[in-house]
Amino acid sequence: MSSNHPAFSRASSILSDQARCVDILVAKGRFGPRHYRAGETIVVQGDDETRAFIVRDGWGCVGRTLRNGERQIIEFPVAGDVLDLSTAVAGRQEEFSALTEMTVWEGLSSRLRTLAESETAVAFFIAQANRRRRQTLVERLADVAQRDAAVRIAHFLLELGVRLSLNGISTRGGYQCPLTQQDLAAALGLTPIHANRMLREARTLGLYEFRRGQVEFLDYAATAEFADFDMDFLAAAEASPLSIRDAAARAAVP
Amino acid sequence: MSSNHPAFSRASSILSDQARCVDILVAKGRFGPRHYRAGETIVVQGDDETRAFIVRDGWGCVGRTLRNGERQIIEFPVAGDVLDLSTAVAGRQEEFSALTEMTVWEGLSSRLRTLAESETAVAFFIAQANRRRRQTLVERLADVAQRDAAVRIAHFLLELGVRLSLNGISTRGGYQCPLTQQDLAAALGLTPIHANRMLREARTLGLYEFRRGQVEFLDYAATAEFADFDMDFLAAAEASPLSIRDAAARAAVP
DNA sequence: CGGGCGGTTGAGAAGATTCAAAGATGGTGG
DNA sequence: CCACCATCTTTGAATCTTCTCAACCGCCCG
Repeated sequence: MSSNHPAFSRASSILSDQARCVDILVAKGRFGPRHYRAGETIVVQGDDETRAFIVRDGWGCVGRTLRNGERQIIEFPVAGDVLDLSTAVAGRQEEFSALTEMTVWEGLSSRLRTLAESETAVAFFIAQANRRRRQTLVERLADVAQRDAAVRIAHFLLELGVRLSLNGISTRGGYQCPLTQQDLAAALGLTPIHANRMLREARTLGLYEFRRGQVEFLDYAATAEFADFDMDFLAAAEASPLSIRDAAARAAVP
Repeated sequence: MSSNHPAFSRASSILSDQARCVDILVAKGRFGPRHYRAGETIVVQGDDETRAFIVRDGWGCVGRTLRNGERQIIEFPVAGDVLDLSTAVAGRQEEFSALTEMTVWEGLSSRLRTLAESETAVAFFIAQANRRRRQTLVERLADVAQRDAAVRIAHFLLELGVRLSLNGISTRGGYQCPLTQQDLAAALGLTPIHANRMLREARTLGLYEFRRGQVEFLDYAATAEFADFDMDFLAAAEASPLSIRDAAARAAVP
């Protein structure tokens, strides 16, 4: 498996789109940068929410606590992700917090939507972000519903790697990852204990290592094989001209 | 528990919104009605897709088959739901088929998006539909990740009831439901065998009965209790003026 | 009437959870 | 600088849930 698969060579096409979009939001939509400290709650579950956010850097966490007290993590927004919680019914049902130090561009979601109608760059960027967001959510559902714990975790970490690589902050060697084993477990519907055991198994098998703060792929190809990972994850979310190149690259590799 | 909870008395606010939206799409967007037979595939996984659909009646099924051959059902579109698979990365990753006889309004998703920019009724209807869609997906994730099989199935059937009640085709007594036990299992990440056992348990407990073609709640309140079901599911997706009434009704009931 | 599909049941095996406890690690205040 | 605390991680053993495999039933449709 070559190490320059499109998923790892296309870095930061997102970042330039984001820059263009943010310029417009700042200039015409009164968006502004804002910093949150690690652990800080940004949107409280149950509140009506009118803000929208674009992540500049850091890791967020969108979760939901069920009536029985269990907590389900829904997504981990990272750089390039757009969150419009008012659009997502989320204000009332979901909670948004900062996992690490985090800076976002923040503004009224009504303005975001208005600008999306007049500025194609904004509409395009948001649409792309929503596509990625939905695909990630669907992938999570498939993870939890169909794959056993060991595969599930490996798959999830590979997905994260691809998402981060879109921003150029991940390689096949690994990436910085602030998640704890408990976050991992809460996102994947496992007990922390079991997650821990599966991580040990992965280490033993020489697939990857997960430490607080760092994911390191010891053998990326073997991990992808083990997790039955589709290297085209999120590929279709990219601009279509690339999908031709993708197809060519894909045909050439095996 | 009163039988006229807002979720069951607000029927067909969706249908009138839909009618308004469809009028515009037909008049200005070249959308037209189209009929599909039960079992017919509408969008094939892997295809690029440029159409968008609004369900008039019947049940659809959006699924995805993983590389290992497992099949995950993602959602069951019913009347009032909007599917723009091109927006959802879905064309390439997801498959859309008709579960029952089904009629939809169909057209180019590019036109849908264009009209959404100029016609607020269209934008509003699509936004509402997407909200419901995301909440349903999040709920499914929580189902599969956090709730055990028996609760998961009960919760799912209650959700479905609320979604259908928005169209006035469900009551607290039950509703028509064309799903097989296998569909249920594929949507909820269970084996059909286990789903079957849990359905028997529900019957034994006097909660509800699930037969091919029909869901019947023997004791709606007890089922909701058993499933730890939040009666406000999808409530926030409705026009906000109602949420005041909702809160009042909620406060009055217990 | 025979085949296919959906539903039903049992028994054994695998996967994941619970409870209980102890070893790291990092930050804080004395 | 060290003791201490909180949080994260690791391990073991018993238990429970869910899956797998292997049947069998019943019904509808050709």
